[in-house]
Amino acid sequence: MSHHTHHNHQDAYAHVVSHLKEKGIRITETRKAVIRYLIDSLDHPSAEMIYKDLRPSYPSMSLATVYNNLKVLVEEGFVTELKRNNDTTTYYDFMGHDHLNVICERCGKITDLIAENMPSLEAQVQAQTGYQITKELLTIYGVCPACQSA
Amino acid sequence: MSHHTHHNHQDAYAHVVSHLKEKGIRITETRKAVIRYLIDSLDHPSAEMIYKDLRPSYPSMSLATVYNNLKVLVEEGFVTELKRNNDTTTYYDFMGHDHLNVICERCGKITDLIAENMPSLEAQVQAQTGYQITKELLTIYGVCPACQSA
DNA sequence: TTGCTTGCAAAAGGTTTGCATTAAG
DNA sequence: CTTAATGCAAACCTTTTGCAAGCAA
Repeated sequence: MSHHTHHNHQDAYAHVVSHLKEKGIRITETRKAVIRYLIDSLDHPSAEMIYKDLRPSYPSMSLATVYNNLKVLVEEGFVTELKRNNDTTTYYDFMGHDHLNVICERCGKITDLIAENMPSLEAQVQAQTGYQITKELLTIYGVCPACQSA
Repeated sequence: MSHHTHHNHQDAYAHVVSHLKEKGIRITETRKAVIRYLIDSLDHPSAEMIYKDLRPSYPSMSLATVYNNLKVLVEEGFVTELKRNNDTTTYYDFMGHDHLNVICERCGKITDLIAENMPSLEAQVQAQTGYQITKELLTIYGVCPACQSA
């Protein structure tokens, strides 16, 4: 995935838009808003959260449109879906490259982590299963510092 | 999790049942059926699948009961939930110890894998984030051999 | 102008809940 | 006996769909 190394939000935004244009996907106001929202977001919003936050600025936007746009971004590889146990909601994460999520079992907070040396099992798995590997996602469950105190 | 090393299905079954009894959880016919089903299952069934498969033998059992039992088994640590992208269904996996799932992006097949040397990032993550780590789950996405041919 | 995208509302899953009934211990 | 577990149906929540209208290219 070559389109996942950007130094700042502006770069990332421009890159997404130009990629979409190349593919003949139209750049609408709501689409721009969703892209920007995801790029600027530090955590992992759900469709509902995005909808609620953007509604004041885009009163006519519908929830279905948020879902439509998320779908496009996922298909184009700019966004990854995250799911948590005991929760039917889907969360969205801009820049879907290999990375590491740490999830608090108590409060549900999801923290991204830069794995210094995230070991790749790609070769081993490919050999053992014959799968053509596209992405690795390591999810770690635990209890966050705040919940440990409480 | 000490209760996750069994040489065969019978051991595992006996262990689950005795653990539940100790906790004062009643051993009903439907509960037994669900436990057995999960232990014998080679893949990762959904509640619906379990319900459909058990229905012939337990015609009066309801889907809600399957969910009830799955909830208990998850809470007691005998079963892990799995979720896939583009799919709102929850899948259940007996013996929720650290392991490795390989998911085919085309057909959705989920394969378990024994990682010879699944590297643990526990220490590193604990140091970086202060989280108390309870479980690691490595999910690998790819295309299975069958779908590669097609 | 063309047809992708939107907004709306209804429908479709999957899961949970409330409650009377049953049965495990 | 006691009360957890069951079965049923309705409710719930998230996500998807169908379609007429709007708008980007």
